[in-house]
Amino acid sequence: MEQLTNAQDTLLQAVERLKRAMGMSPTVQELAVELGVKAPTVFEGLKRLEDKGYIRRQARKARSIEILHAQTPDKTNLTAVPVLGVVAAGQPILAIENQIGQVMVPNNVLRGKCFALKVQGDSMIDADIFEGDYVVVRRQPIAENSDIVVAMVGEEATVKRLSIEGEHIELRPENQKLKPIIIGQQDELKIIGKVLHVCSGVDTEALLKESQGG
Amino acid sequence: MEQLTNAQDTLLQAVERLKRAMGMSPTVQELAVELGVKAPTVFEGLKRLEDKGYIRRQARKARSIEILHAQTPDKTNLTAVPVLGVVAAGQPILAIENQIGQVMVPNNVLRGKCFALKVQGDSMIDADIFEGDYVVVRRQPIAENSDIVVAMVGEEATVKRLSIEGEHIELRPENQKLKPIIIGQQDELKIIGKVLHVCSGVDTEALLKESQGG
DNA sequence: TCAAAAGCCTAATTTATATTAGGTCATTAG
DNA sequence: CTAATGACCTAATATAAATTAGGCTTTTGA
Repeated sequence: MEQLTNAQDTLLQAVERLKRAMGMSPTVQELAVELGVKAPTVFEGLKRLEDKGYIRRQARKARSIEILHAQTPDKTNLTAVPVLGVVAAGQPILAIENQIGQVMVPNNVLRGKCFALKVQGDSMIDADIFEGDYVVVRRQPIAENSDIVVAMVGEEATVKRLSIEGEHIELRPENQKLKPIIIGQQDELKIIGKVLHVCSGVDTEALLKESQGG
Repeated sequence: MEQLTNAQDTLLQAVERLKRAMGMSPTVQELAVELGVKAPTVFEGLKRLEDKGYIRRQARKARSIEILHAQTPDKTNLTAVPVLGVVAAGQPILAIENQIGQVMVPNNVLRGKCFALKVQGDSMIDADIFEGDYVVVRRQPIAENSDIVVAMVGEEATVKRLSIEGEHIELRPENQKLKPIIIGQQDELKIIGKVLHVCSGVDTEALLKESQGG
């Protein structure tokens, strides 16, 4: 297996990174932007990676880079996902403008472009979603019965389990003490996205440090 | 969830199918060819699928279809892979011209575009690859240590396990009785591809029929 | 030390891909 | 019956993306 130069290694990693982040193979131009160089530079680099057998592509086809030999074979299998807001009543969540942090999420749960929201309230504690946790959400306008979704009912944004039985739609909390929200014909329900994953709000690393007397 | 018309359902299925077969999202034109219609027809159809929430795409971006709600949620999780030849000495394998059959392979083992080869000989029986079986291969010019590969040594094509230790390269059979092929500096070794999967050559369905007295 | 290769650029070109415009015909909901 | 919608078309157009040409520096291996 032929050795890679620095630039080539950087390029290959960028391909992997973008591929994960976007859910599809990046274009030459997207790679150029990512790396702060011009498209032909990337093009050359890709040719070299192909010569050395690390990738394969189809001439003149967009987004056709295939990784044959991953450089970082899931060395870290975590991807950073931006936290864009809080799931609670009223607030304008989902404004890409104000990213308030990020969480690391296992690659294998991600599907396409995702974002995260910090959870307020205890309506989903039976589904192990607690106050302060982060839900990782894929934005999508529809969802299926029994999906956990982020939805707007009127002006309120909440995380609930979606229940669809024919015409009858409910947003069910996972908390014995709370009642489902029944969506009537005239109620405005807007699905923001589907919850793919939950990250504990507890900073495990910080805890570890403390317990070791840091 | 809004109902799909016939044409829309066909389109969505084509998207899923091509996506699996190609390892990437198809273009509008590729879908058009697949369905035997013209690009603008596909384009309209995609808009409708997007309106109904089944897919999502990024305007003007190539290959940006994302499936949000799979129509056939792996109803059959098998994909047809063409059998292109036989792995044995001398024959010109890999000629796309002569597809001699096809095998059904679980989706999850496929990576990009693959093909299959019928196995002759018993050099890999310890790896459970028997005469008459089919190996599913991804064409790639390089491979890693301990990959099972299809390779040409001079004019001979064989399936073997690749062993790389520094400069020392061997093709090892998985059969106690046979000796490794040692690749010298002047020997010509060409990796055809990596074996991703093995399909039994035994026609399970035929066997079942027989045993039922067919 | 010197040529080849790598890494970069600008400018242009070619090709692929998405999209629009404007039309036909069939089906369907009112 | 009729208007709306869906499904298709041809012909263009607009844009994205890949690729080529030609030239400049810096590394690197012999």
